[in-house]
Amino acid sequence: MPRLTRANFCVQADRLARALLGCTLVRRLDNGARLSGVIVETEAYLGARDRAAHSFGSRRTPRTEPMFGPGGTAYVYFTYGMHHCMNIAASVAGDPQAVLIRALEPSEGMIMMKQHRAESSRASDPGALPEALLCSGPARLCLALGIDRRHSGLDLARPGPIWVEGPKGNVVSEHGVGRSARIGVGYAGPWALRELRYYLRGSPAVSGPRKVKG
DNA sequence: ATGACGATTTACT
DNA sequence: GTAAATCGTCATA
Repeated sequence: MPRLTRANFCVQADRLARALLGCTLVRRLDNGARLSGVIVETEAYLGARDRAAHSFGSRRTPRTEPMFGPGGTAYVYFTYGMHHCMNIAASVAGDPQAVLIRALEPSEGMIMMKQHRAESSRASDPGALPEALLCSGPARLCLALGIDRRHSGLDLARPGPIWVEGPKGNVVSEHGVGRSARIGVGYAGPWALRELRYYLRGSPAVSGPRKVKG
């Protein structure tokens, strides 16, 4: 399966968010294990003008620096004192747009994913975790795949421990694409209402309020 | 040096 | 449905 290239990533965030649906996010661990899942839910953050974006007003700090990199740059941040979330920068260098990866449908390495989820969780019975829930949420998928701040700034268009592979066949027509407002950005005023969340209808791995009609 | 706040998840009433 | 967990980051001083 071909990997996405710089040209694939250097497009407007809303377009990239939709294009990523059906693609596979792949993580190669240091021990050689390959973990992966099909991207089924994303959110676009449109950069300096987007009040919900960390880069709103071109706020450029050590943390947000990767958002200003070229399309394909990983932006991983730590939040709520315990969670990591992963984005892929969109557009060109200097334009801080990005796409938040919100959920995956696991396809390889589920055993390892369960281990990762169990390690950092005092949950009752981690072994009983349904596969569909392993990567059902931005922080869950980072934990499952072993992704954290060390990966922020990584170039996914270059060989490395994380990359994206193109969609197999016409996934979109099989499931159909749903849209809704982004989750957890109520502070963003009018920008909170924009339908910049994209997901594959019918996927059991989609996170959060699925109340939105579909 | 300090304080307010999360692009969340989980557990519990 | 509500609340707690938990700390890096950033603006303010």
